[in-house]
Amino acid sequence: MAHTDLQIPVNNNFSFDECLWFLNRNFDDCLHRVSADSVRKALLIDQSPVLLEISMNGQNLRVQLLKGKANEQTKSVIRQYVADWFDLAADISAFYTLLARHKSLAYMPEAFKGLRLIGIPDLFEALAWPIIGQQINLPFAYRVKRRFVEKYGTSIFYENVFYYIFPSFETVAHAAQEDLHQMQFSRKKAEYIIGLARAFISGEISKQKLAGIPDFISRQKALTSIRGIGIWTANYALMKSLNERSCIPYGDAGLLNALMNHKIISKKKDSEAVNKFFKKFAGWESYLVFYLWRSLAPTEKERLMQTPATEIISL
DNA sequence: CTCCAGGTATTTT
DNA sequence: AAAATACATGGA
Repeated sequence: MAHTDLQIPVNNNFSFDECLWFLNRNFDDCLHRVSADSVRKALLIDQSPVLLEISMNGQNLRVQLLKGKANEQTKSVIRQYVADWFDLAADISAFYTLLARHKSLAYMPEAFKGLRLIGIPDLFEALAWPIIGQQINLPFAYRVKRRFVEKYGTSIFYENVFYYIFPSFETVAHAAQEDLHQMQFSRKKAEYIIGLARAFISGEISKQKLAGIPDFISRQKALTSIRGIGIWTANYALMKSLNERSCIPYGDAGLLNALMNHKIISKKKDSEAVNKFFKKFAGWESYLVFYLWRSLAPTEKERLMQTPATEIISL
């Protein structure tokens, strides 16, 4: 029997290759698997696991269901998921116009053309992941995340590979702080993650509830009232999970480095200059942050230089 | 050895 | 109100 096969149209300024490039960057992310022209991802739909393979088919995104069943409702959930993940609903042409006006960012519309803000539709993941990554370097953060996901997440086995799904808050709510600490979470982070999971259990927070709060400041406050979530994580989650447009993760180390690289600020503590800069991009702050993060990734040439010789030979 | 990583809560000035 | 500190670990 043939796989379920969905076609999803995309609008202007969408490049699947740029999105794939971002997903693949230089990190070992355990939650998707990128190949030359497609990405595979497992997710739960209504408690049942499915495995998607996404690729480009002419002008459409093509989504194949490699594993799992799809009725009409499942298909609609998958369409929504993919649209959220790749921010397909956005029209970013106005953002490109603003970039083009800026002396040191004018190269971006061409260099990163069609890159969309890659989301994290699961709100629990969008909050738990930045807690894991707080104040540690990213390669280490991804290692910790992998241990966490492999222990508490579910997986789909397909063609000899396990595809993992981020743990549910139901599972994490019952995790032991000591077990997380053994996985090299700090004791505080272990406590925050479990507390966060329990806040989801109790209904104190949910994606629907958060999305229903009418103003931005109140949404931020709803998040920062949870222990372990500061203004940085709140903005990160609103940007990545609710696809909000005006989120600035204040104090973000990578963001400040990117602003220094582009000579937009000359000292990291100059929050005045940071705010002034973002004012010119009102309504596009999230995209601007995302593109600045993108600018931090090593170029293709640098990546090759970093690749150990043995790996090149084995290719 | 020191400093800093896509920070936050807590304690101390 | 602002500044210092602990936290886990690893790479520069």
